[in-house]
Amino acid sequence: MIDTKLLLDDFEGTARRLARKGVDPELVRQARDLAEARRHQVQGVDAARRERNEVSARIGSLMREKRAEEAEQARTQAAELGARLEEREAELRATESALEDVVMRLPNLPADDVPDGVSDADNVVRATFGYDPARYAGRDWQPHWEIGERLDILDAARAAKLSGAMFAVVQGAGARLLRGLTSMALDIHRDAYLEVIPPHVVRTEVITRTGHLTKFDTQAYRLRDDELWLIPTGEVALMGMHQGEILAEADLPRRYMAYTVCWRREAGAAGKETRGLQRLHEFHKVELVKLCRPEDSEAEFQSLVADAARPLELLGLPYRIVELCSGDLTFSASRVYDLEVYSPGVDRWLEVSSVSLVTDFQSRRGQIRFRREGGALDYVHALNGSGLATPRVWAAVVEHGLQPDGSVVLPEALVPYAGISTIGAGRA
RNA sequence: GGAGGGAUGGCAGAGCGGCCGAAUGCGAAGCUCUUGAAAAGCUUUGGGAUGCAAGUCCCCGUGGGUUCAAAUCCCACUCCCUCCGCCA
Repeated sequence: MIDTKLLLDDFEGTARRLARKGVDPELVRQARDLAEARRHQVQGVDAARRERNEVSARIGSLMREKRAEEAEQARTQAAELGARLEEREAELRATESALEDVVMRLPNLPADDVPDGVSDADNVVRATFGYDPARYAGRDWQPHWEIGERLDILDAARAAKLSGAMFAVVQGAGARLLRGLTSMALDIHRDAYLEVIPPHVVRTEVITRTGHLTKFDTQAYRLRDDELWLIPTGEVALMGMHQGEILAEADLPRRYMAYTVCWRREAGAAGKETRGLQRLHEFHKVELVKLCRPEDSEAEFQSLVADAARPLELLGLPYRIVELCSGDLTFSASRVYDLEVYSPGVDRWLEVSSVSLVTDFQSRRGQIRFRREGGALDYVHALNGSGLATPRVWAAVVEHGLQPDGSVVLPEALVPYAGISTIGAGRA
């Protein structure tokens, strides 16, 4: 949620910045008008309430002085004032809920230096590491689902039997590979991030206030008999932990990581680009989250990008850093860098981490604040990114490790974690 | 799942339906005193809305209700504690 003060104080500038994200200025104007109306109505309600309170207070003192008749008169007057007050309150409530409806549809403001653009075609590749096209020429590369089925570490048919499309059964050496990846990622970050094992189901309030559930979002799975939701990412649980809290400035930055299962409905997403482990309803991920002071958030963002890239470095996977253009930014982000791993089997760059700077957008909604040394309260800035998203990294490791003899050699860094160095050579 | 008890300011803990945004204690900050410190004394010490400001309004777990007036009464919900049941 953006600060509604921005709408009143700098309507033009705010509308302009939101327009870079593709927001219709008319919507911004609507929000501004409602915010203004609310401001006036608040004043009216407060004045009406004051009148009523004054008469009420007089009734109190009249009663104490046993001036029953006058008290009775005042009571009639207060009742009238009360009735009028209620009308105004109802009006204000209507305005406030209309305002909230509109403001909730406004995304976070993009950072000023985010490149202009309307779609992913306008995203900018900032850097590419370890990618040598020559390496992929003149050799047969297979998609991970073919390798996986052949080596019996991936079973799409049984996954479909159990749960339907876009679910996976990973087994044997494949399961060890997955487990090893997550262990490795957690180990890499354990000095800088506090490891958390949170609940995987959260209240409606938590998922709503982290911005992952709006009326327009059908991404999350909901439990039928309880007011609970399966988390679509560990970020929901990690961010939710501090909802409504006031942190000490000395406690910032907070850096958390969590290995969780993530569930996403991905409504209507089935298709050719979802084969194998490219996109799943359920997957495993190590998530990194930071809360920090506003003045530190750009630096924390840069280091978060570096942190997210470290597993890819260690695994020796070619990857690139893509900065999302204004129009492709996610709803709550002001800046996003995607990390994409090259997948030789499908000849595509697959997003394996999306590092977002969400500034105060979530913390305003979730009321996560901190007290500065001087005593002033301020909203924390929040950042998040995948520390390692297993399915796609799993896929990249399998595809890159493919040997001419059909076996898969694991990256050296992973061997201690997976407990094996090769899949399919002799034993699966 | 069943039976009870509870939820108030950073913490502890009072609070006859009106004079309670809230006693008191602790903690914290400032000042006085002091060479310095301790002790002592004085002062300050929640959040939000609105306003240039003075001020006004709202918030005592959450949401409703009763009333001229609710921290105080009623209802629902949530969470915490104790006991019983069940259970990895």
